[in-house]
Amino acid sequence: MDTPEYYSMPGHLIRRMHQIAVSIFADRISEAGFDLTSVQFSAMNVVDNFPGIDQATLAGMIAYDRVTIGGVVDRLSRKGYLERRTSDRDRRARELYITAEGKQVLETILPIVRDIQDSILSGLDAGERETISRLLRKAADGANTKSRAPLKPMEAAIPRESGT
Amino acid sequence: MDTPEYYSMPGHLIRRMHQIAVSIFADRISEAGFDLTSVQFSAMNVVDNFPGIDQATLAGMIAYDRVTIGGVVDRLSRKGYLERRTSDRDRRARELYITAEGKQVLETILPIVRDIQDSILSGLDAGERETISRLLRKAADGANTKSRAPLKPMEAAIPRESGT
DNA sequence: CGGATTTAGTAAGGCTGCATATCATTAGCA
DNA sequence: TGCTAATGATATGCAGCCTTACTAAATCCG
Repeated sequence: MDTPEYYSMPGHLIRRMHQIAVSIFADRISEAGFDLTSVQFSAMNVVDNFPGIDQATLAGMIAYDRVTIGGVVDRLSRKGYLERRTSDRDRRARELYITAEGKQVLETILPIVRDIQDSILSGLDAGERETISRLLRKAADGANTKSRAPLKPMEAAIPRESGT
Repeated sequence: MDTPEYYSMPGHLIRRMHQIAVSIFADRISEAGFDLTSVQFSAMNVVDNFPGIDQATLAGMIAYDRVTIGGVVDRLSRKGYLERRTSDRDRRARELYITAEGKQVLETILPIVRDIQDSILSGLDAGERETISRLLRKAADGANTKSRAPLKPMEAAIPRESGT
């Protein structure tokens, strides 16, 4: 049909999907009685898996800006979900730990977050979901260095302890 | 391999792709000597195709929030790319028009924007790009009403004049 | 006609995301 | 050792994106 060109541009479609994903996340989490953004969830999730991680490494692992992560950690600390301690080995760094309350919130929320992933792709059938996930992964990996905050997955630095 | 679960979550992948897309757009446009965000480009593009459109309709056509569009239009006006006139038929509404300078910028930038779309998916081959575009479109349409600012494409309200 | 509702736009405020600059500390190297 | 470079974190400021609240104007409808 006569739909304008930009409705088919990947840039536009990706922006739309991001908008949709964030919105669905916010709705579901607030319905469940929690006050947590998707960004805050990701940060907590990583800290839970890598206790004692510093902010810069955390930022690299979920591809956030170093400045952004500061604000996120700040808000999570104020909510009592994360604890921030100055490192002994490197007095510039802040070691991050999840609190008991944070851990409990995270565990309650995790199954909801998993369920949200399907909702985001609710317009697609199972096979299509599989395909788009694979292609998104491939595209994101391929263009990783082109974003301002490239993903720097941790190779084997700190052993994971809790959760999975 | 042993990559953590969230690296495969659609929500995370979509956020990454959005980050990448915005970054590539900013780089290319600034290399070309312009100062325009992807959001500002979209708004200008629509106003060019629907001269006299009001802000609320514009917002619906590109799925922006009503508040957000106000700021975007503000900045575009200050740059001299858009003109904002109070409507005679509805004195609450602001009619938007692209200026001669804005039109020229838009036309210079359009081919670059088209080229950017391929860069965003540079990790994929031609067939995969086709597939992911189709699935993104389908997913975005399917979940449209789930975002805060659903897309409301114009059906046949204002006849398009300039541009494509 | 006239009051109630809806709508266009803006104001204020919070979170994400980035650039840039600065401070303190650590690491690198002659 | 001692100077320089690199790094972790923060401050500031701007853009996007959303919520809530408000004003002004149009529309609905009894």
